[in-house]
Amino acid sequence: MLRNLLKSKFLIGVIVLLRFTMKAIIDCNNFYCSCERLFKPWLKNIPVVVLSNNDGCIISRSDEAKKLGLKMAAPYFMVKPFLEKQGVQVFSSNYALYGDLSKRVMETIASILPENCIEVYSVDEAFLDLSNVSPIELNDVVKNIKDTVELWTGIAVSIGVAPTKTLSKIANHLAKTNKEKSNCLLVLDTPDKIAAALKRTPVDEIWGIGKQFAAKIEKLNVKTGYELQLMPEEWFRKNLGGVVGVRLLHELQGSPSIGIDEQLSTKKMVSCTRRFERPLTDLKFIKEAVATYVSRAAEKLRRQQSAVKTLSVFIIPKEFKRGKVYKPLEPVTTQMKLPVATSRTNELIKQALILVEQIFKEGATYEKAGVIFSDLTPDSSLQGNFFSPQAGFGQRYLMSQVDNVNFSMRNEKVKFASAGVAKPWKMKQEFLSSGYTTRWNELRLIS
DNA sequence: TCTGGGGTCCTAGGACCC
DNA sequence: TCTGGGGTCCTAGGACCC
Repeated sequence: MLRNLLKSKFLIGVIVLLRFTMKAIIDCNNFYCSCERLFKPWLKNIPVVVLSNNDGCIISRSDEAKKLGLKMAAPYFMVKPFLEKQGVQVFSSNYALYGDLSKRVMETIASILPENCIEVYSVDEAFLDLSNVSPIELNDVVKNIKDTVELWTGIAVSIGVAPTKTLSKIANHLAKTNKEKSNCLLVLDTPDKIAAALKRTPVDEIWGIGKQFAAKIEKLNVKTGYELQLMPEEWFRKNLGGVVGVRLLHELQGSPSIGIDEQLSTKKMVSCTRRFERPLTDLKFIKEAVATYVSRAAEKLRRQQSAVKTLSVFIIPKEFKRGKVYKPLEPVTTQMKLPVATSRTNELIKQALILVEQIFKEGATYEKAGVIFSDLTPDSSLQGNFFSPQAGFGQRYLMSQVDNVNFSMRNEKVKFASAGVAKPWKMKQEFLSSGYTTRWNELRLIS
């Protein structure tokens, strides 16, 4: 009798503990494909895929496309005949459209929850802090979030709920693997449910375990998340990246070690890198490409009101004889510290072109280039340098006007001469859909 | 012919200082 | 003959994520 009482008290204790720490992950199902479908209702039940930049490989698949056996990251040119035979609809990625729809989804979620309870984790995912929701209401609250997002935006979502971020990712994954039963929603709110979920989860599907870590774990003959969280802490510390591994263990055991970060933080680095449409040997064209990438990255930089101190440029030579397994060649990189942090496109282009000349080899063929801005500082606190006075108000005003024009018109209506006109290096986008929600002249027409 | 792009965090080890 | 050691900063590189 007493034992039963203690046991129930213990259970109440566990429930109370969970009540205060519940977290959720909500993500959009097959996000890019869903966005394409939203404005083309006739695509319902037809397999759809979205391709990466340059129409390189598959980065989003509808359920029907998954059923056909199409794999994530499959190179487009290799599966093209199959796609045609199966009647799969193919789209180039349209980031302006996806970005806009993502914003709508996130704003909808934020409007339902108390302030500072949402962490936008990626374009199609957000973590939610549900610590203010009572256990009894938990299911209804989560269901309401899901229904509202789907009704207001037309994008289907899945939600996983658990005491930690890592466990909520596991819940979300399980919810999706059995959609009919779960209705894309799974709540792990008791130790038993958590244990059962961990037993169904192979280690390589756990958030935070990639290829390298999975290989180490496999050697121990540990197969599921449940077995993994029984391993000693020291093993995690030694083999899975020190404190990173220890955090992972605690998360699996239900003790929150990764917090919800509500701040929309400013980026610590900004980059723009692209594969060319076709390989280049001409320094002139590579410089044009790099100048364009610098312009893009500088726009991102100014949008978050940062300035850059360290500028890196890389180019990747083309490999002529490839083995069976595709592996890109190592980039040739160089970098410089700027005397004064800046966000001025013309100044950054000038320096970047000097770097390109340093690493470019006459006679070599290149297939990709990129620029990376790191060591960012807030633009408002720019420190002057006695020898190079910082950009005055006029310069910065000019920059913001260039950004505004480009942001609203896309495709760089105003650009710097060094970015070139012919552009033999530009991206391939054969199947680009319209800008439905972001450009007036491409709005959907209802007749 | 054709295999994405943009991020984060952490660690190890060297340089430097006192 | 015997030549320290701890702290801090920086960087490159490795791992992970979507």
